[in-house]
Amino acid sequence: MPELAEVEFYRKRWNPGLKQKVAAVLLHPSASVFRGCDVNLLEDQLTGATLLSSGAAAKQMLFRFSGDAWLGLHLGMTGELTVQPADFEPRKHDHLVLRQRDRSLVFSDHRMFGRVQFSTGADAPDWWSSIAPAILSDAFTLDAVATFLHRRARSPIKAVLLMQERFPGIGNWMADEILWRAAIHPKQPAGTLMPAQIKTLHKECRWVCRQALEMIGGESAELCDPPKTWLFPHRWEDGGSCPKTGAKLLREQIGGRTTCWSPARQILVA
DNA sequence: TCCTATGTTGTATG
DNA sequence: ACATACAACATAGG
Repeated sequence: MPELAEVEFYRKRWNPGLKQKVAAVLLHPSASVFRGCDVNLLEDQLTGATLLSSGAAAKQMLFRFSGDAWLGLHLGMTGELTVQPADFEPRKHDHLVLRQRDRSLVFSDHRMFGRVQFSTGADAPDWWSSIAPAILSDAFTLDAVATFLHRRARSPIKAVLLMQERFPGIGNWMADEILWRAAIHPKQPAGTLMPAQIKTLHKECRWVCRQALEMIGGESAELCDPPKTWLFPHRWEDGGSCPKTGAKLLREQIGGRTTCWSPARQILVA
């Protein structure tokens, strides 16, 4: 599930554990979410450490602990974070549990495309610092987008929007939502977009990110879905209709992912 | 049985 | 070296 705003939502879920000490660490050491991670070091360093702060960028989360310890989490396709009672017993898919006095902070992922990273040091790890500037930051300029589309000229625009190196946090549903709002066909080669279309695309990237973060990454305790006026709730319905035109939506694999678009407003330009 | 799934990455090919 | 396409990863559910 998790794209930009959902990642922010799950990050905040662990907020009740801020400023609290980790009494014990429970984990499934051979689970593939720990690939490339030193689980012994993680266990040693986090036991007795205090959760100080957290952040989200793109689809990554970073949790900072006392003792210069950094825990990175990626939710993959099916990951989630929850807060459970202090005596919670981890089940099959609860791969990492940070047990505190009054609660357990739990990372679960049944499909295990997610990932746990751990490191120590005075500064945040390199993989975190090198995440592309957020779409809602000033560094996400029209120029940067135009240059990127030019370099990926022959790829369908849908595939380009999924590239985290320029569109951090955008995933399959957000990409479709952005293209639908911008009235651009997902198969349109990135290099064939007119300057006015690139400008619209840039604008809709920011609009969808801002709205999604307000709606989903906000203060609500529940993960809520975008409203019926968005493409989102219609994209998986069989025989679903475009909320702007009423025309039947189409679905097809584009850029390796199932893509939904409204043929009445997203026209492929030759 | 076969297909799907809101993600990333390694590898092959051009 | 760079851009592009796609299988692979692991699991559950329809």
